[in-house]
Amino acid sequence: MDKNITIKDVAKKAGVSVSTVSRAFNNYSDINAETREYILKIADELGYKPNIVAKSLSSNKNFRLGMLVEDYDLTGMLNPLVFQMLMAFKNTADKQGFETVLLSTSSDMQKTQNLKKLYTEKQLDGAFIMGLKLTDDYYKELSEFELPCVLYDIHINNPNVGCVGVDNIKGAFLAVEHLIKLGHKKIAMINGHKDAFVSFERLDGYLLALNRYGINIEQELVVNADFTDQGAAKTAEELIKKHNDITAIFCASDLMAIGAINALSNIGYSIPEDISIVGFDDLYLAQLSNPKLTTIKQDTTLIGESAANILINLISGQRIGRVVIQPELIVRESTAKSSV
Amino acid sequence: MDKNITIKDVAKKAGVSVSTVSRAFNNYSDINAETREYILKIADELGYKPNIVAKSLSSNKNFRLGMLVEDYDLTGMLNPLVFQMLMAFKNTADKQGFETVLLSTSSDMQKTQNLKKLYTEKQLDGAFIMGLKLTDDYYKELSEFELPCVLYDIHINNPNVGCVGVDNIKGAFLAVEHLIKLGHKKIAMINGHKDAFVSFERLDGYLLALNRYGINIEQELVVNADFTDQGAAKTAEELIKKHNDITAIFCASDLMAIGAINALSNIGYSIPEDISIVGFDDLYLAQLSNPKLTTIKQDTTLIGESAANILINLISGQRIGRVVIQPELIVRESTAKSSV
DNA sequence: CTGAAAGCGCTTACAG
DNA sequence: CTGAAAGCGCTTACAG
Repeated sequence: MDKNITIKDVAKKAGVSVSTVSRAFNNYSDINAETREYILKIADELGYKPNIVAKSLSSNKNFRLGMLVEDYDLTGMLNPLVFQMLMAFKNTADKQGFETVLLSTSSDMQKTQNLKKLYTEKQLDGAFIMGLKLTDDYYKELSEFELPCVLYDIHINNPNVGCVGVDNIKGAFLAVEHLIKLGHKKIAMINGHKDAFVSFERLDGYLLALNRYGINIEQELVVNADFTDQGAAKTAEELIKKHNDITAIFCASDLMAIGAINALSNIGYSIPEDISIVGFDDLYLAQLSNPKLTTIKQDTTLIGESAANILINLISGQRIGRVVIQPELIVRESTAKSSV
Repeated sequence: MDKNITIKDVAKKAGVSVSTVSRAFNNYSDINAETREYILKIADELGYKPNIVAKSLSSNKNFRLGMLVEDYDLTGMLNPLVFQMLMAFKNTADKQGFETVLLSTSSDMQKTQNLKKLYTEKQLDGAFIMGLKLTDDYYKELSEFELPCVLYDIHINNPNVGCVGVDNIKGAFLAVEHLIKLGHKKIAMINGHKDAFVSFERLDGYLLALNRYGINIEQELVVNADFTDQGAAKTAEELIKKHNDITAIFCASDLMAIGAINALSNIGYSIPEDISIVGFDDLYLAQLSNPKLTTIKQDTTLIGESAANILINLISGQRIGRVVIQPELIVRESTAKSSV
């Protein structure tokens, strides 16, 4: 540890007071430009770095952001998405002088139960919340929440909370439109579960596309499979057996799409010759499946960055509301022209 | 924020001095047991939580651990592994009163260049380092490093640094032994790259198994594929074309195994009928491939927990050295009896 | 535009 | 076993 260089050392060497050094470092306006330059130069020579701990204690700001992650089913394949968002969030928060701490629903939320407590206990200025479900206890808390926070993939009627996420309706629309343009008319959808906001939106996109292109909507062609590969496998098989004229399936996640592909292959269907399949997310997994998966891409880096920016703005009092990231259709090998 | 409850409030209400409250909370021995109980009770009633920021400032300890993650290729499928370790690490550190901060090589290390600086800048008591390569600049620094740290999957000749990781030699041995017991004699290996410590170890395991069972070692059957699916795809194809009597391939990662399976399927080989394939890691991906992948499991939760424990021990002055996690063979569908 | 001083919420020798 | 006081490295009114 060598003995740390503090603001005092800088002040002494620069021949100014501690207050002035502080002002120089915090970019205050009421300081002589030359003095500022000089102080910064001295500080640099000394290798001085402000102590963020002291800073938060004295300023009563924390410069600290939480990233709250749902970790009940860590084995799930959502991981890569979340992880990428996390890193992007962290890196952009960093640049703006904010620390980030990783928080998990299983450990941190369970202890504190409510968000407000979590903020004070972890000394958070704000939080990025991923994987919130409509059934979570603290979902209600959010509608009247007054502390800065940003939600991923869910929006809520409260101007204090920001939201980021891909445009799920549009994403689903693109997926289904792609199938329609390939000539498919009997298109099923394997959706997630009702506790996820995105399920509703992706369903809307599906319905919208069918509607737009004048295709009849059949309720029985839409089924839920809980966002799991195994659920989707079972569901896909049942679906095809009941409706043997289905030529395409839109799945609300890549994971489910893979499950469907595997299940259908195993009972003798060729993908995409017999049945076209589209996923959602564009996990790396999509490129590993055989055939490679046509899917809708979420730009996780952009999502993470936006989340950090919204949050920091919120903290400094500027509201931004909802940021919608554009999805992108990635055509690979799991979709083909309808043969009927 | 309501006005926070501080140590002062507790002291006043309990009718003792601030010092005494501090002692009660830090489990010091020189305090009357009853006083301690009483103080804790009062504190609880008040809902008092020690302010960790103030604590670190005054005690000159940080109670803060870094988790340094390699994020140059975030798209890679290693993510799930790392993420799981992260969460496990964080949760166990939490329980022992340590904060964790996420650090990345691309952003944090690049700025500071060396580890020591990273520690002082981020006010770390210790760090868990994942994804270190033999070619990294700070690899050298580690051999004489004096601050507490724990490395994942790499060991170094310095009693100050701890190491956790699966027993790679044994893991590889189990994989190859499994193939041998199925009757395979011509077994190739697709390894990672030379900058990874694990590549050497897994190779050793492979050689050891062949040796143990009296199988001839042929240098040309071992090739590197950079831990990528595409590298492995290319490599597998070349391998098979040059040596058409190969009946099994051991891949040093699941990702490469999937690449190999896809490539070989596409040129007409059946897995496992023609060629058996074993991976390493047991990513969730292994259950999604078709056929499902036989592989070696790394217990990521245990690794993360151990890392946290070793690190905290190191910080309090107790060395533990190297912790080796037992790997496990998971037999699924990608391996079968040799047909020759 | 700059400085002196109080204060943020704790810990820790030092006395007693 | 307990208290009074100094100090950790900053920020921020308050004067000037």
